[in-house]
Amino acid sequence: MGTEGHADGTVGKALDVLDLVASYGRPVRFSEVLENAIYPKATLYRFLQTLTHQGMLAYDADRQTYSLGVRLVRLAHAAWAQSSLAPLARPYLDELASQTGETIHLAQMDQGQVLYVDKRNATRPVDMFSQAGKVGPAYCTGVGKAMLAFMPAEAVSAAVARQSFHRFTQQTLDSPEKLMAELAAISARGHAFDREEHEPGIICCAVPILSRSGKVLGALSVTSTTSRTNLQALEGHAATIKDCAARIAAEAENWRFPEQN
Amino acid sequence: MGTEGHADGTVGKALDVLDLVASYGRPVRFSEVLENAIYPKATLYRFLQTLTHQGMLAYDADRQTYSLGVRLVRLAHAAWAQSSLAPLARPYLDELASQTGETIHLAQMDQGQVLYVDKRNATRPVDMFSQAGKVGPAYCTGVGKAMLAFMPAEAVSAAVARQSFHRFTQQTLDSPEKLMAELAAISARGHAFDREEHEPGIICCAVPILSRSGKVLGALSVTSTTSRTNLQALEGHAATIKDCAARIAAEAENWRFPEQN
DNA sequence: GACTAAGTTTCACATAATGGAACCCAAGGG
DNA sequence: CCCTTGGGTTCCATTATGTGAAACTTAGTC
Repeated sequence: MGTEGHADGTVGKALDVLDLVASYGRPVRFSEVLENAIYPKATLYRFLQTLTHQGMLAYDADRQTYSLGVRLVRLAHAAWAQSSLAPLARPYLDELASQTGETIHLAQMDQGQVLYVDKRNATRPVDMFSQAGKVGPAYCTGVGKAMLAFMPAEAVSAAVARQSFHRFTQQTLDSPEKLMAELAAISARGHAFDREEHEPGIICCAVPILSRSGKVLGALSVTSTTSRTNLQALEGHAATIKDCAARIAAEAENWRFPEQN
Repeated sequence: MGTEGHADGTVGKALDVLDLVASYGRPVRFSEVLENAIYPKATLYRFLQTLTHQGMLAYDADRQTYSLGVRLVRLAHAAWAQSSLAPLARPYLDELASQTGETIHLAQMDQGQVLYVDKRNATRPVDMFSQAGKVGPAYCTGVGKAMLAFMPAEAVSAAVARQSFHRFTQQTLDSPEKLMAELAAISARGHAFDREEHEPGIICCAVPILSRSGKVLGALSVTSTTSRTNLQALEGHAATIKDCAARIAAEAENWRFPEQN
């Protein structure tokens, strides 16, 4: 988690440290960071200094703790705003949410992991920042499998290699073989299910968002619970979701023209 | 905006480049970045490569454009979640929003600028990511002035030095002197107003969120329009807002104990 | 007042960043 | 078809930067 395998260059190392601090989820002392860091004291110290000076970290002099800095929030606003899908998919998600009355997730693939970039919640009005930015496993979520199923072979194997195949529930696909078989089925069917593979009682139906050229832009899912509904009913939404995905893809298509060239 | 004054070390420069890319608000070509960068071609190229390799930027091979990477969104989620105020202030903002029926902003100070970290909108249910992370001027917003008024002298002068004093409206305080006088008044009164200083028709009443030791943690404001209400009416909410700010501060107080020591 | 742990600074050394220049290559244009 | 143009990429000698063991400075403790 915190420490990546090999960090190229000085900035790579610095970003490693940033991730490490982030991984605590709370302000941390220098010595705490030091314990989990792969860098010697002086080096780590300098990195923390630099990052703090740059506003990527914030240092609380009273408590002598480092936490993530506001510059990140600012950057993220920009990142989210220009992250291909999220802002432009907004109205479509709203529509889909009201059509289905269920929870909607919009996700993208990030290094073999699912990154949720937006969400509509049936009950609670909204939870944006708190949910968007979250990451999840690819091999046992609807959106994850939907994206994998439509990615080029070598990207899939790279992603599969990074999966933990932890067995969250009875239904979790716990091996690359099972996953590959499932991906084939999804690819044929056009949509993926989550059959309580990640959390008991939570099911979903997901479809990929594909560009005209077939590139996976992201995925869209309708989530519910076994107590409220079942897979058959969710599959009933499949056409609606696909339609929504198609419209988001279309929107993305002409969005990609900042200027003529 | 993009290029900061002086960037210490290699990571500083890299982050500069990151900001620069972010500042475009859309995917950019190498040559475009080069135009506005202060680094020579080869150097810039290497930075973009590194940042891309690190997931801070994303490179679209088809269009040959760089945009902000998903790693940022992930980091920002963590940043927001642990950024002192926003998550813990959440329920209080909800409450304040329903009490006042007006738009609520929660902001923090970042390098002399106001950074909005959360928002409740009276009419539209919510706009999180799209609003949080936004930055605004400190000298002509309620939250900005509320924070400045309670910051230590040298921090204030540092911040004031960074203000542009652009005259957004007739009412904008367009000089350090006017601002300092206003800050004194705010400090005495305990709350700040925005008298259409930033946008015509937009008024607000803001209070600082102060820690027990008197440190400025952030600010809270109730915003409305001149067509709906007036300053006197907003001032009527002052006590409510102050109470809310006090409770957020109290919550922040015992939040700051990750472990005993 | 000696002991300890956390945090900070130093400095000789090695690595990594630098950027001018050369190179590649696709797109025009004569 | 060759020549040019310009964005994009790579090379490599030079040099600035980062490196980290060790020394040092607090701030607590017994």
